[in-house]
Amino acid sequence: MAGQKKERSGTERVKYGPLAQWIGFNLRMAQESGFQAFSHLSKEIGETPGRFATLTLIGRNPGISQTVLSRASGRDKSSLTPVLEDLVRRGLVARKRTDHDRRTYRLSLTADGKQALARLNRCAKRHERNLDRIIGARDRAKFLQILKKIAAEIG
Amino acid sequence: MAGQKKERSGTERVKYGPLAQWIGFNLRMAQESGFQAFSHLSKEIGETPGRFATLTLIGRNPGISQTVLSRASGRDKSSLTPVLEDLVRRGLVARKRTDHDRRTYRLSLTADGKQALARLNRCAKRHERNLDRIIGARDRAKFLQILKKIAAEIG
DNA sequence: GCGCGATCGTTTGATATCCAACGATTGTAT
DNA sequence: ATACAATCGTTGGATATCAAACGATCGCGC
Repeated sequence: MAGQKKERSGTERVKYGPLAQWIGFNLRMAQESGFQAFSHLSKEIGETPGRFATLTLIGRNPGISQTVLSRASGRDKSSLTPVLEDLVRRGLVARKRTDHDRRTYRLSLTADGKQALARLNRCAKRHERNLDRIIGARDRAKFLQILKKIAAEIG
Repeated sequence: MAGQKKERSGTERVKYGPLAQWIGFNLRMAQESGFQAFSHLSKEIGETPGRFATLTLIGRNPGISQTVLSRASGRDKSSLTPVLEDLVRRGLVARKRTDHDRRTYRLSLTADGKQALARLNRCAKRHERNLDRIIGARDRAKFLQILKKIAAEIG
């Protein structure tokens, strides 16, 4: 059994082929890793990354409608229905119907919502510091600019 | 009704606040956009981006097991169960049990699988050209390196 | 006024993903 | 030899997402 090496955890030599050079694949891997890392950090608070973006956007844009919110956060409006249902039920978000247009809701944060957001922001700061350490201060701005460019122009 | 402007599609002025500067959020937006764009391109072939990575990795590593494959593609092994079931059913992937270890499967591409992969590769090349155009040739290598660094080091 | 197309949020159905637990199998320590 | 821990792929339960279709409501043209 000369070179018959046993596969030990993490020792697998997997060939990625063209995948290694593809932006799309590496974008997914990086995003997923970051998502998991933040989930871990914010787990103690009991909130997920998606809800965090939702709360931030509502906090910054009181009175925003669900449709506008969905576009801003890059998700389909139907994805927000259960999320907002839950946030309203738990008293973090207030949802008021407007009288001049009874189709739309006006979303805003409650006091509890603002407090939860503040806690999440502290988590996010830690997370971003980790990312900054990995990316390096010198390349951060450029990297961010490219990410935005991709999101804006690929459609 | 002086400044009462009507909200027209795409005219919404949403304030992103700190979100605009956060790597995590912009990573998600970019990844999702890219994912959608590639889905669109590869829709005619009837394959999704996730399956594409799966096929590539199997093609490059014939005999790979599901667990190793799942780690290489950054997904939980249980996510692969239905995917492989489908790929095997459609005759793109062959799954053989080994005799020296009857727990694991050895995965490989069939002729049809190789052909489907070739078609997908042509799609992916188009997609990557679009991304290259957005990123710019000068920054591409650096950008890719940072993505890999994030995936590798954030855990 | 009135009707028709557009928009809002929801519902429904499909995928993709995670995690924890499981049965079968293997390796190892004693 | 035998028992115990580790590993493989699957199952079950939960969440997140999209896309298409729907009822309610609005706005505009006439």
